[in-house]
Amino acid sequence: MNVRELCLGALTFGEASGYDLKKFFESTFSQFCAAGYGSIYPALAELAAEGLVRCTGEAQAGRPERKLYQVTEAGRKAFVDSLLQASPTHRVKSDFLVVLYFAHLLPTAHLEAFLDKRIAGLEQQIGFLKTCHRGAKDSTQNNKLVRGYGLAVMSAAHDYLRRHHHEIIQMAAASPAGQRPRRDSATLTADARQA
Amino acid sequence: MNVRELCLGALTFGEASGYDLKKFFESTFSQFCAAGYGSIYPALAELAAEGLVRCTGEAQAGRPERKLYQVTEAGRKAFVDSLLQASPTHRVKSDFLVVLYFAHLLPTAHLEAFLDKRIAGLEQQIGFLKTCHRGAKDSTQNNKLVRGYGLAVMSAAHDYLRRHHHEIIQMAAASPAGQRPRRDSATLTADARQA
DNA sequence: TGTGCCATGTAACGGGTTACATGATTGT
DNA sequence: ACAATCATGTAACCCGTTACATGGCACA
Repeated sequence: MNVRELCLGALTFGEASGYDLKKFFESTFSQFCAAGYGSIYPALAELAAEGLVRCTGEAQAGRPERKLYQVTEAGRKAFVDSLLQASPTHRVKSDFLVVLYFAHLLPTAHLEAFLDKRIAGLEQQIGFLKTCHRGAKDSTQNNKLVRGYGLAVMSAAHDYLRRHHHEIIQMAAASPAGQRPRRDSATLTADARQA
Repeated sequence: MNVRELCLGALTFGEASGYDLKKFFESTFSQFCAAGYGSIYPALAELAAEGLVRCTGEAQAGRPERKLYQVTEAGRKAFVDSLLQASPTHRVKSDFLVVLYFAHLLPTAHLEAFLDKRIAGLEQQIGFLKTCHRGAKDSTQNNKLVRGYGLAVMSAAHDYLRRHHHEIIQMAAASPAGQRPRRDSATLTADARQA
């Protein structure tokens, strides 16, 4: 699922400009994918060249022209095909968890601030998901379920972090500079074997 | 947090070869980051050139030589610095959720198989996390907490999907070819505004 | 006046994945 | 014999992010 296909999919809900698509991706979609102008505009141009979308340039009074894109029949078919071929991938890339894994190298104060920042971030996202259901077309059944999924997962993460807050803090290095005694002659191989 | 820093961090647990690191990343780490040989080996070479790691080539009897790497004092410091500067990023990239969002375009049978595949995948990962605590150095407190986090989140996802299984299936298109009536003259703009 | 939103695009850069290339040992 | 595991690396490619470039309108 690259930006190209994502745009195609978003356009199945109705015509939109590149700018609109960006905003759309920042809504419920933001949970599980991201796209900037730098990938959206080239993707739209590509799709138009292949005949998967049609562009109706709309020169507005005064304003810079607004290019509205619609999916063509071929585009719709191509998108459904890509959905059918997709595998249920789900990748997480988390600096937060990496830092948590190396918590013993950090001073207590820093770790606590870091953890609190993450908790605050989760609360913000949960709040956003709870309110973003207001809006006409967006409150379809599929959107509701995907939002519900996000809420369930994020709430679980939030609960876990709050519940283990003190345990996590206790892992931090007592010394402010993070200078800890190293395990001597340790090897990673033992851990690796059991993977 | 790129592969370079990840390698550096992994080596703080003890010396290892590129091969070992790959295995290590496939363990608990696999939840929140990934790295292939194509990025590990160049990263190690780079780190060695900068003096952040030291390489002790170990020519084994018969076998291809095994290069063991250790962090230097400079490397350790550099790693702690990068931890201190890291922000609690947490990105999800999920084709699964994208497909779920467009479930109305898919035939029932396909959607059900897709969902079941994801549920099975989650069960497998949960099982893996539950068993992978066995192993000497790996069962430190930080590892335990990170694993616990993963278990909490994945269990929540699993529960949610099982609980809403029938609702999700009902979103699928009744017709096997996914030919649904389109919403006429729909626009994405209304949805986008509320983002 | 100046900040922020609407609106479209380009170009360089960074970074990871995939595929390729090689080769010995151990277990079936 | 054949597959799997150990073991190291290179090169092409894909793809997305970031920064840059531009410009009018609306609101404070």
